[in-house]
Amino acid sequence: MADYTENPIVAPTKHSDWYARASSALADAGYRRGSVRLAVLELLDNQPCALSAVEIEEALRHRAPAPKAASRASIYRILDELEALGLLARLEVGQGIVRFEAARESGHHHHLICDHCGTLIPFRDEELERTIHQVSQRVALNVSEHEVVLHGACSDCTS
Amino acid sequence: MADYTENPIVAPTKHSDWYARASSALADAGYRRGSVRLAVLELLDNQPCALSAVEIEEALRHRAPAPKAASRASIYRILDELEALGLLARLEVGQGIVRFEAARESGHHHHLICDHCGTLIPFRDEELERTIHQVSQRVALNVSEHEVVLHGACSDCTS
DNA sequence: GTACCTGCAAATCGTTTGCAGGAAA
DNA sequence: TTTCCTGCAAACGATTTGCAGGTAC
Repeated sequence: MADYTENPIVAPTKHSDWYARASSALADAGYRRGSVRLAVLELLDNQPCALSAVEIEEALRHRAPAPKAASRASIYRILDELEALGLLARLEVGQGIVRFEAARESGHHHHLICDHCGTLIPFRDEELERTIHQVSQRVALNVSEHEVVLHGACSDCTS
Repeated sequence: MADYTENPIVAPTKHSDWYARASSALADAGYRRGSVRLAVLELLDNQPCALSAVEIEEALRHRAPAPKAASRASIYRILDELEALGLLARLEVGQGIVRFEAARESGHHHHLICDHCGTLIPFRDEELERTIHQVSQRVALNVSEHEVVLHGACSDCTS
């Protein structure tokens, strides 16, 4: 029978390449392994799409196995750090709400947003990437990132 | 010698199709020709790219020939109306600032944003439009609008 | 004259910051 | 022990809203 008493809080979780990369980038930058920082990393590592600071706060509050609350101020600070290190992609869509998601090389995608209910859906398309890459080379900007958002009505809101 | 005394405020200005379309759409919706509404219409009709509410307020304050100030509250209300009528395209990029620009069929474009100085530059590309149109037909959303933003460093900030 | 339009000021809401105690190294 | 991390509360800035007087029609 397994003995969980040594670390009753942290469930055995599988981490991705992104989590590993983020951890070492944070360590290299001199950051410590604080509780909120680890929780945010863990959470973002397991999301299919972008979350706002408020959504992250709520997710952490209701998280199993132990409800670990984190102050919103800490969450904002940590999101800023992660973005500055290039570990997060920022997404602004909707009413001035900023959302973040893990920036993965192998998980690059864009977004569909339902203008009625606000649902955010990720999608990817190779041809779109190729086209954007070509376009990026002939514009008056040294392009480092790009972002595509398709607005419309999702299936729930269409019916 | 021309007599300007009858209407000393309004300079003789050339209006676009968009202005005409917006005017009649507003009239059809039952809106009156209030001073701020007309000023915002006039201003947006002559912009190369998107403006925020604050930028609009300042532009109206410093506008020739007569400095006509408009309260920010009115500007926000009017921008909401125009957006609801589909006359404006909304653009969110940067620190939670929302910008608007006239939605013209024949002036559809996307944006380059310098992440250092915040400069916004419009661009257009036919192949990109074709690709997005194709992609729009195979995603799980009834797509009505789309938006592409390329992030990077402009020539001023690169040097 | 009526109903809409506008400006003002207060209220909201997302986000940022200052500060003091608690935790990682 | 030293320095960073966190929570709390106040500060901030963009946007929204309630209300009273002014204006289009």
